[in-house]
This record gives sequence, C-alpha cells and structure tokens, in this order.
Amino acid sequence: MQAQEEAEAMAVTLKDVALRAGVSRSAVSRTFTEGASVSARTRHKVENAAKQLGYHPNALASSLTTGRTKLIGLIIDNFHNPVFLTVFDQFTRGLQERGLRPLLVNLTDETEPANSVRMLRQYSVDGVIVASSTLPPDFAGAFRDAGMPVVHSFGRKTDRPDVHVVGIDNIHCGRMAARELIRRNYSRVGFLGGPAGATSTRDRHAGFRDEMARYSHIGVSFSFADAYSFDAGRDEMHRLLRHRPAGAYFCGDDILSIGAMSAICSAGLSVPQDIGLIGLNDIEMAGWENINLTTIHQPLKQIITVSIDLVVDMLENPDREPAVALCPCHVVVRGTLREHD
Amino acid sequence: MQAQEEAEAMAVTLKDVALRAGVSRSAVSRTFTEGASVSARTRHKVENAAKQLGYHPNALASSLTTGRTKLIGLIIDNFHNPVFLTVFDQFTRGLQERGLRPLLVNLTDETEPANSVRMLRQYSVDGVIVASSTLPPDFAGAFRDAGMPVVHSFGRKTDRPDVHVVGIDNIHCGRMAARELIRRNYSRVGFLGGPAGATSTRDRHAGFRDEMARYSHIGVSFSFADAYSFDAGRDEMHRLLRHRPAGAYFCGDDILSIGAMSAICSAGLSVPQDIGLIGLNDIEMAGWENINLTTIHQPLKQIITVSIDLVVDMLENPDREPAVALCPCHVVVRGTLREHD
DNA sequence: CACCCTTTTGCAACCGGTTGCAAGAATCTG
DNA sequence: CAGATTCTTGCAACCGGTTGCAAAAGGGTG
Repeated sequence: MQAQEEAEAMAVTLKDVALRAGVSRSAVSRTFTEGASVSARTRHKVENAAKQLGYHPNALASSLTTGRTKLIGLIIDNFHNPVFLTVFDQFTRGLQERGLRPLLVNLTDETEPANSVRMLRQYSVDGVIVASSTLPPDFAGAFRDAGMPVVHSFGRKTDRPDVHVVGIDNIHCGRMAARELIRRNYSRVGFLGGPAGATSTRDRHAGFRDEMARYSHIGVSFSFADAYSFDAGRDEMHRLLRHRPAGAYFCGDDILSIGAMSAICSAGLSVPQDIGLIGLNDIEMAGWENINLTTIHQPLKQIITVSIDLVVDMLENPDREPAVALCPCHVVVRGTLREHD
Repeated sequence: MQAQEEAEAMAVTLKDVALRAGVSRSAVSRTFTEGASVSARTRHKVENAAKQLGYHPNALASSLTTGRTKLIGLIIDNFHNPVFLTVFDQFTRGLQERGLRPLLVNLTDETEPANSVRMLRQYSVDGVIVASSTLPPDFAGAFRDAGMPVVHSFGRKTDRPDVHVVGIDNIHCGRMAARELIRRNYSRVGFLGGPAGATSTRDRHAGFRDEMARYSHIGVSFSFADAYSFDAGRDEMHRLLRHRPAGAYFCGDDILSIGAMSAICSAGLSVPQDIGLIGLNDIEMAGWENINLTTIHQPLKQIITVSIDLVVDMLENPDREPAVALCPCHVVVRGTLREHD
C-alpha cells in the first residue's frame, strides 16, 4: 500500500492501466464512467491498477468523444470594482462544487466580441457566463449565435430576451433609491450614474427619474461617471462640487459612492451632514465602520447561484426558451443619509 | 464574401474543410500550424474553405498530440483582499497576451493540495501559477512532483527553493517598516501581522523584530490577525485597543491596516494623531483620499510579469533550476504616520 | 442439465486533430 | 535536358479516451 504512484508523473494512460489490470481498455474506461456496466471484480482490479500507477483520466481526451469539457467560460470586464472579488469567489466556488471549471476571460482591452467567441469555441467550453452590466446587450448573443449555452449575469430585464438573463430590476432599484431620498425630505437630489452606455445605468436612471417626476417640488439633476470605479466616482463628484451640489445623491454603485464620498470629504464637507449618499450593491466595504454606506443590497450570491444553475440546466436543455430571472433587492440603511428632517 | 459562416454553429471539422478545399486533412492541419510546409496555392484554397465554413481548429483536440493545451492553472486562496482584484487583472491580461488561458482554481475550502493537482492534471494544464503568500511552501511543490511547471508567486525567499518563487524580500520589508517608525521617534510600536502560519507574515515579523531589536529603548509588541482581510485587521485592532495600544503599528498588509484604521476610528481615536499605521502592498485603495495610507509598495505588475515569463520559459526548459526572483519594494509616504516628532 | 435471459467484456471504429514517412511535383544545377 | 535537390502532399498511425455491437459469461428455471 505504501509505494503507490512511483513519482514518474508523466503520462499514465488508459492503456497502461488496462495492461496492468489485465483487462481491455474499454473496461478501464467503463470503471471511470458513471453508470457504465462493469462487474465488481473488474472494477476492483482496475481501481487497484489505477491507484498503483497513479492514473487519472484525461478530461480533455474524453471531451473529444463525449462533447463535454466541463469548462465554463467566465467573462468579466471590470477589475476596478471590488464587488467583482466576491463575484469571482462565488462563481469559482459554485462552478467547482458542480464539477465545472472556470476558464477566465478578461475583456478589459478586448474590443471584438468575435475574439472571445472564437477563443472559447476553440476550447469547446460547455457554456459561457457573461458577468457584466456594462457590455452591450447583444454581446452575450454572439455566444448563443455560435451555439453555446450562455447566461448573462447582471444583464438587463427585457420582455423578449435574446439570452438568459439573471439580475435585478434596475428600474425598480432607481425608484427605491428615489423614494428613500424623498422620504428624507431632501429638496434637491442628484443621480450620479455609471457609464451612460451601460444598461444598468440607464435603467437605474430611468427608475430614479420617473419616480422623482412625481414630486415636482424636488429639484433633480443627473450626471454620469466614466466607469464603475472609485476614481470615476470621485472625479465626477469633484466636478459636481464646483456648481452648487445637491443635498443627496443616488450613486449607481457602491464604489462610485465611495469615490464620491472621498471627494466630498477632501473638499472639507461631510457625509451625511452636507451631502447624503445612497449606493447600490452592498459590497463588503459598504459595511466598514469608516464607510458605513446606506445602499441597496444586490443579492450577489443568489444571482450567481441562479446563473450557474441555469447554465448547467442548459447543458441538458439547450433549447430552453431564454428568460429573465430577477432577484429581489432591498435598502440597507446605514449612515450616509440624514434622518428624517 | 457576404454569406460566410452560414450560422450552423456546430462542428465544422478539419475533414469538412479538407473536403471543401479538395485537399487532404493533413494539408488543412498544416495551414493552421505555424511553420509547416504548405504551398501558397494550397494555403489559399484552405483558407477560403475555412472562412466559408467558419472553421476554427479545436485547441483541445490538437493538445492531444502536441501535448500543449495553452491552459495555465491559476490558484488563488484569498478573495477578501482587494489586492487580488489587481492580481486577477494582471494575470489574466498577461496570460492572454501570450496566447495562454487561465484556468481558475479557488482554493478557499479546498484543504487537500492533492485535489488541485489531480484536477489540473486532468485538464493537462501546461503550467501552474500559485498566487498566495499564505499557503505552506510545499504546496506548490506538489505540482512540481506531478511533473508540471510551477511558479509560486508571492512565495518565500529561500536559499534552495523547491520551485520557482517570485516575490519580495519580506524580511527586508519588515526592516524598512521598522526603520520608518524608528525615524519618527515612536516610543512604543507594534507589529500587527497576518495569519501567523503564513510565510509572508513570518518573514515580515522577523525583519521587523530584528531591526527593532537594535533599539532597546523602543517597546515592541506583536500580534497576528486570522487572515489577510479587513475584518481580521479590525478585530485584532479592537483587541489591541483594550490594553494600552502602541503609538504606531506595522500592519502586515494594507487591508489589515484599513481594518485596523476602522477600529481605531470607531473607538473615537484618530490616525495618525493617536495611532500611526504603515501597511504593505500599496493597493489602489491606499491612495484614496479618505484612507491615504502610508505603506510599502509591492510591485505587483512586475511580480506578475516575471511569474508569467517564468512559467512560459519553463514550457521550453522544464528542467531549469528553481530560483527565487525578488522584486524591489519602497515606502510610499502618505498620511498615516506622524511627521518626525 | 438444457434453455433462456441478463450482464459483462473485448473489438474496432470513432472523436478532431498532428506528424513521420515516402512518393510525387517543382526547382535548381551543370 | 538529365540528374540532383528541395518542397509539397497524402497516407496511415497515433494522441487518450468512448461507445455500439456482438460474442462470452453468468444466473435462474423447470
């Protein structure tokens, strides 16, 4: 029992095990295949031989015939928002738990979706998860067109989605934020969104605007940061501070809020006394004592679990009708909005 | 030219292209293989046929014969430290630029290195990068034992390394931090390290202790947080605050510093007036105005570039003698230490 | 023990490519 | 233009597995 797996790393193949166990290659293959027909005796012989030789089946070789690689492409395009640390953690764990492996694609400088499609097709990934709220809605469609199961996490709610979408109701979130500010009697409020082209920004903006439109006595202004990042939030707030800022802002994301907060503080003002803030996401940092951000909680874990379940399900039912799954959000009150006035 | 790639996603293989182009399968394979012998005429025919059919070679199938998957296992075990966002970004980009693909492994709950080894071997990764300063030094060795090229990023400096190590001189960093505090005339200082088992913690601790030992008039204390995370730093500082804290702390990592800072502030004290802090890493957040952390800069980009270059080089020279590559650090003075007293 | 049914097994073809080899085509040389 | 040389090409075997099929083995029954 002791001297198993005599170092010798390289290349223990099916054939070696078959030879050693005195059975055919098929028999070996079958003992490692769920639900195949092997007798207890054969299985035992094979397992012994395999252990002695340190054999492990080559997942890629088998993918050739089975058509399954258990590889899932994971596409991310923002490495400046700490929320993505959690996103990574949850996605990688969730996939691992289901026996799948994430093949990571950093879309940061990749302009052409076609490149990612080609690359992921070359690796025969079983499915693709696009985790971004800033990519154009048809980006994920390129994968579907190429015949790959795809789920767009953090995507946009629409009536007839092209691909499966998992996310939140951003319009509703915009309304929630608006109501939170209204309730607190701010007389002038602002929307400080992420990139103007992002669907998440647009929807949060629309919801906020529409809800606010019902309260004509409240002044509303709108502006947009270049990205969902600290720097973008800080820079935008710096600009706003130059021209009579509003009493409170709904920032389209926690990291924007935190950037804005930094700008406010370094201008000698304070939150929430001078300017109130409400964010969206509820990232870990939002709960830190020195940030203590009032925000709208986005159920990351749930979104990711649902996304993974969906992509797994699509392996079985590739033609399942695309649908939108929305997860519920709620306001987390901390310390960046003043109490009822 | 227009109706190329008639949708039809599935399964365009070498054979289809060969048939269409009226050549042998070998000819097709060769046109897609760098440096193979094909005439211009054949190449042209093949390329046309390929374009019309929308053919792209299957990377996994070719890996079977070439023995190269261009897959690199990337192992991470901490998703609570924002520094890893940058680490991800740099690694994925660096690998992509070199035509390699990161296969991500989240080690968070995985206790057994053997499992990761098995998994990565099943996928025939060309190499492995272990990006962690908290894993035991022999963890990376398991991959080498399995015959895979491996680089341990953020690993420990030793005279006879088992595997390639790329990182910083943590002992030296400990000394640098110590000197920074000494220069500022703190009379009582503390080391607030990361997990006591981590090599990075141990070395930073050793350097700090040794340098401080030369100044017997300065009181020194040592303590350790459970992890490199905000929560761990905050909790540990809360504990320290209960028993006459030191005038300044060298925290073993920026995120610990920020956690500690939070604890200090929520105890009604302020940084650097009541307690000074110096961190290590120089993450993006350290430069935020509302944090403004004095810290030791760890050259992430360089470490990662060197790591990738190394693993790429090992594909050619697998028997290259393991060595330690250290990248230089320097102090970045911001606002969390008092001026010379 | 003969008969029938079920389970197990090996053979051989296949998955989508690559590559050594030898034959054929093209080019060069004198 | 013959002969030598270099390029190009197709054949066939192989990479490490899987799987349909038919033969062999095992089990149950009367």
